[in-house]
Amino acid sequence: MEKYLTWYKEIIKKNGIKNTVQKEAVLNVLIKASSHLTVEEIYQQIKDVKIGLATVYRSLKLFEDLGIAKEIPMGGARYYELKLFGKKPLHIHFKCMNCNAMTDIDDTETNLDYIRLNQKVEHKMGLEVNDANITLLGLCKECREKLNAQTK
Amino acid sequence: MEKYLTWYKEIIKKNGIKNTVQKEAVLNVLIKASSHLTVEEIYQQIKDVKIGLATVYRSLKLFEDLGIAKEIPMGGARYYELKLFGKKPLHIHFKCMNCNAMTDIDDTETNLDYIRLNQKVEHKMGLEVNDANITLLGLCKECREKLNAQTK
DNA sequence: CTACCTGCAAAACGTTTGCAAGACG
DNA sequence: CGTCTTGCAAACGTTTTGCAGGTAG
Repeated sequence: MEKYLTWYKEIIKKNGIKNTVQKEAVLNVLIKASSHLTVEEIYQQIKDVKIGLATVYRSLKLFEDLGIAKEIPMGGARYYELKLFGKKPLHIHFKCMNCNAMTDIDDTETNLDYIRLNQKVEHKMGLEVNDANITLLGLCKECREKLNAQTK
Repeated sequence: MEKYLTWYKEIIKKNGIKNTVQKEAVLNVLIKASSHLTVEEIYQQIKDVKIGLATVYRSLKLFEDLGIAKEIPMGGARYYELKLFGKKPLHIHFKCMNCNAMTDIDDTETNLDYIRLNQKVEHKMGLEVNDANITLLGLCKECREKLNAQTK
């Protein structure tokens, strides 16, 4: 947590960008959440810090450029989450078509399977893969059982 | 091609929807392109057919509901492409971060690898996977070579 | 002290909607 | 004929931008 902040400060200094309360507030929300959030959700959590919506947008775009954050577009909405920062090199999103909930599939082995597969593609196609957006669509466990119980 | 049209007409009849020149025009663009297009790109190709932008949107949404087309969100923009219609049960998109080109990775074996992996997740997590959006980000072959040549 | 950053409000953008007119079956 | 569909323009929500003032380094 502290480590993230320190690392972030080095990055922006190296790029001649100034640190501000606002940028740090946005970053902190992302760190604490450690999962995908919409711009609005981020804004709601820090609007007491005297920050304008525009600044939230600007900060997120900056973080994206610096490789700190990542955008995940999903059916009209745009989610943001921390990228790299060591922990999660890749993970998979799952969206339930029935209840519209969006969750992470947080299974190390599965994630590694996907990373391995991405590398296979990289070599086979002669390109360089730096990142991957993987979203599975279907029915979550709960909805699946509920729908099956109704025998339709 | 003709087969698609016939199939489509059966589907919409079954749902009590009326066929029109406009809907068919949108569908034809998708069939001919057989790859991802933005709403604007679709509109440009058929605006001579006397069609309004709103109708393109409405048709695409309808096609999505009927399971004919599929939306692929990518960094702010929304792409559409034909779904199912037999041929491609899943395929992977690749976006080059340098030239911004978006291409399909059209390799049967690779696609099958991903489908197998998706099924593995399905069983492991107890959910039902009906569809998947997979987009890889990185450098395409051309840009990779170009950038390497510059030795930076 | 200078360059960068911010908030605000206005503008731009993509998408959706209400409505009256039109077309399909 | 009735219902579904269309084009248009207005409405809408989200994202971006210009600008004058503020702040970090």
